[in-house]
Amino acid sequence: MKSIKHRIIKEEDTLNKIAEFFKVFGDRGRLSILYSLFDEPLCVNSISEKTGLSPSLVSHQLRILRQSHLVKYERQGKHSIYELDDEHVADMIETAFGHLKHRGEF
Amino acid sequence: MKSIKHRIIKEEDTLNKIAEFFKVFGDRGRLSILYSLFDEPLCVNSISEKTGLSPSLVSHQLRILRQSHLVKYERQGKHSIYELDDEHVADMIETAFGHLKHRGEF
DNA sequence: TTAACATATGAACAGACGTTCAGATGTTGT
DNA sequence: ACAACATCTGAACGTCTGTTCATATGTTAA
Repeated sequence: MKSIKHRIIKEEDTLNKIAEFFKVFGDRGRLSILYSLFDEPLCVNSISEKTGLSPSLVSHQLRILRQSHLVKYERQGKHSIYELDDEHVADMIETAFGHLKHRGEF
Repeated sequence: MKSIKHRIIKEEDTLNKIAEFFKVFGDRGRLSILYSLFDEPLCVNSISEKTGLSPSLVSHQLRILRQSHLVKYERQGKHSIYELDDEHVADMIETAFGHLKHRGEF
């Protein structure tokens, strides 16, 4: 904790980067897209059906998630197969969920 | 992980609550206010000086942080002394920092 | 090549959000 | 009571952001 704080102070814009990181998770649509990828990679249409979001919107948000390194994808014929970039993504969501649950939010 | 997903699905608006939770952290100003409280409780003016944000803005953001149960406060004379609500708050920020650091962001 | 499907992209709009300003409320000391 | 300080609040403004629509790009099959 103390060491982390030290490093945060070092970089001028570290807080900015952390805030940007949180911001990506701070949208219901993006969060449900990430959540839809928890147990299996999916194409854009499948994500759209699973989340109820329009294909266009899903594509837009996936671009943001890509640029934030939260998802990665692979072209397979007509489809783009997306999956969570690494285990940290689910970690973040589970951590937040754990804290909300711990405070009796659910 | 699987059990958590199960519980998320149970509540219709669970993803909304998690998104709202993330959203609060997703602002540079609020994040620096929280960060300023990492090692000691502070009054509004001290937070303002430490973060470089105007007292008015600090007060506005503190209200949001209060409503999100991220900070608690206590009146002491003319001053309102704020502190982090519990250790989960620092946990969240440190978790995010750890993930960004792990991916070589800093 | 075409047609049909899947995905991506840009423009445009509406609503949300951060910030500032002015003023209100609360507290202490005189 | 008053003045001075600390904090809070509401309105107003500009900017950012999520969403939709139309269209473009890419891929497969005929």
